Amino acid sequence: MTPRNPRQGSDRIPAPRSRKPTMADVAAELGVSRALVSLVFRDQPGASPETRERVFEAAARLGYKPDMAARLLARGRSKVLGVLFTARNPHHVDLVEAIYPTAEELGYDLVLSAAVPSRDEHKAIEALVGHRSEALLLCGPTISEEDIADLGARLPVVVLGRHLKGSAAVDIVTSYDRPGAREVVDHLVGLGHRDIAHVDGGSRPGAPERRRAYRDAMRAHGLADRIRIIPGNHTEEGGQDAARTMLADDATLPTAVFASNDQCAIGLLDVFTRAGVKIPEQVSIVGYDDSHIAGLSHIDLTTVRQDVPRLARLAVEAADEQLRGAREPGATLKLESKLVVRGTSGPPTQR
Amino acid sequence: MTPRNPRQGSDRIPAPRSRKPTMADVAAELGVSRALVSLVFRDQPGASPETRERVFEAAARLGYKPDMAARLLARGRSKVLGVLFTARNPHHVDLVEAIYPTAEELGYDLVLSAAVPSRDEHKAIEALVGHRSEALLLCGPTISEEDIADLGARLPVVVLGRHLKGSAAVDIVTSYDRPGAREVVDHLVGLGHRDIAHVDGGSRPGAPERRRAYRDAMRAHGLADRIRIIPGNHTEEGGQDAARTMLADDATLPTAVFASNDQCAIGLLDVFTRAGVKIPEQVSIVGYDDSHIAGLSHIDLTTVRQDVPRLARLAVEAADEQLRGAREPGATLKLESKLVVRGTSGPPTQR
DNA sequence: TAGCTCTACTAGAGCGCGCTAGTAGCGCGC
DNA sequence: GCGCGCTACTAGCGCGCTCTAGTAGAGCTA
Repeated sequence: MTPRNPRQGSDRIPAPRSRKPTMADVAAELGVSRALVSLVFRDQPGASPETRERVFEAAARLGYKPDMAARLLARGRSKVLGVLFTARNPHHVDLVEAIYPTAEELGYDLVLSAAVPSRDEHKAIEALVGHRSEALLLCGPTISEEDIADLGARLPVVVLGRHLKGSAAVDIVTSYDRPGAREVVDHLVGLGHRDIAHVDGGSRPGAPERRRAYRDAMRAHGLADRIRIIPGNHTEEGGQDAARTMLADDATLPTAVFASNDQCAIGLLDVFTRAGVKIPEQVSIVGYDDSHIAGLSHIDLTTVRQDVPRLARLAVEAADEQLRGAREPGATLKLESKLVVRGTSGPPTQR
Repeated sequence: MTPRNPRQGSDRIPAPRSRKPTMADVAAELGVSRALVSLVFRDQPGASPETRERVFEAAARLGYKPDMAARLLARGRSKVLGVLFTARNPHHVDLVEAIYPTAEELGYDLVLSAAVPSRDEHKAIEALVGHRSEALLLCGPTISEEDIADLGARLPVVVLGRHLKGSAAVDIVTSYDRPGAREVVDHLVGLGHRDIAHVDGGSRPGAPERRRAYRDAMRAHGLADRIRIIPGNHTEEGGQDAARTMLADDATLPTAVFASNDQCAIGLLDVFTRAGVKIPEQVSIVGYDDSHIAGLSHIDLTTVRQDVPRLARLAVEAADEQLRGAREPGATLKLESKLVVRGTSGPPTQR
């Protein structure tokens, strides 16, 4: 068993298309030191304007791009924020979009990692940590609270859109669920509904709070006996299943359904519409999140809008504060959310 | 002006919560060399099973996680693929989901970078390159062909869902547009439609080909004089604008509209539905991509399905082949796509 | 016993960069 | 003349890891 050529590990790049230029190449090109080139690229004082010009020019000519991995390694800080999100969740996508501007403003680079069916959140988070994220922004994480606490003990963590019971050393940025849910029930009751069901999101982020808020709001309207909670999930499938359950149920359909998030609401819409149930004439449907698909498409979903740009900004700022040591982790920031009335809610018809 | 402690540059992490353990810590813990720990973590031969066990145990105890940045730097190859996608585009999100499994299978790590309104593709791509992506997978890139060619000259690039005129040194993985578009027109003509308009995607990836394919299919059916192309875009807004244009137009509405992608189709649905136009009774609408929202929600859009899992697999494999030097870049791989008939297409009603 | 091979390990260079501590050169005041 | 502060630079260590070249020791043969 003689290896053909032990020199060439199989993991080497075979034919680098003209090796990536490094800082040393740029320095050599100009006959200056690497440190000077470094200064210029970090926009630090200590180089004359003319020199800066020459460095940039030479760098462009050689096609030099700073190497993040090396930069991260050499710097104490990486200035990288890791963002975990669920690819399928349009609300998460909205958050990711909104996180970029603030991150850039505060000088952070972003590394995204998607939780997808074939790749759970633990793996996605490990990838983020491995890529030297200084802090983690977790969009609606579904991992256990202990896991979150463990993470928080290792590095600054900001959780978006989920409450935590315990006192994990992490920041929480989310919306008040109570006023939003209250507004939903007020709105529906105002339209004349009394049979208002809630399709919940199980233990998904935000779901327990919304469920509780629904219950409270129903009670506040003297509708405690009409409280009806159908188990669901924060996915289209969850909504579809719940709709099928309701349709199969012997009891009459509620006149309105408040879903725990938009995707769930869309699943409800899907099955109800296919079954010939008129929305909102026979059943009003209200979602939660106001993700971009709720408003843009002909879905036209009545829903609760969370202030995504501010959530994103606060989350990035919270991470930054933790990193700067400006305060201890453990803060909880809550924003107002508000009802957005669209086409899937209306007065109930008599039956 | 005496600096309090010149050691602590302002960009240092102020209070690392118990500094991240390194390989050296694990080695010291066991009284072995770093190299041995490295061996074990890379799953290379040269360590006894007992030692491996001890190393893993010590690592777990200390909470050691390998540092990607350092690993990337030290390795010739990074085994990282950079993926560019547009956050808003559900088809891209589908692709990203599908890319993960194959990447993992071939031993690649993924770094995602989203093009969002506040952050154009150039920036997103620079971030990927900076993070040491060995190769780039570009989902429907909108940057110029020269830019793509330049990129391709620097590192292996695979373009998904876009054709290129020139002979850039990049691989292309996409679907045949002609059969898909042809099927759409066949389907609509088969239902009795003759006034079939096309809302195009301008110069967006795939759009010119779909436009041409629409024209050809119309001609093939002897409907050359009914060809009608409304300028659009691959966004909901593009579809909305096109729908408004059609509604404002003096001419009668077409009985069917073939949109250049699903988002555009959803924009059409949106405006038409709001305007009281019945879908599909008055206007049939067909999209393109079969992104997950087309099927799952009550959008129920007739569309052209691209084989996303295979597109993703081929793209990753193409990148891998380029990296291994198995072949020269420049391959074009095309997959079949096929019509998926759903609820937004039906026979035209007499007027 | 020397000489071989094999396993299990170690030493040490170097990946591309950041950063601290320096230096050389210059104008300035006294 | 000297020290001083300033600008514009350079030397060189170290970030955490991978990888090549090597070694120590065990087990075998002749």
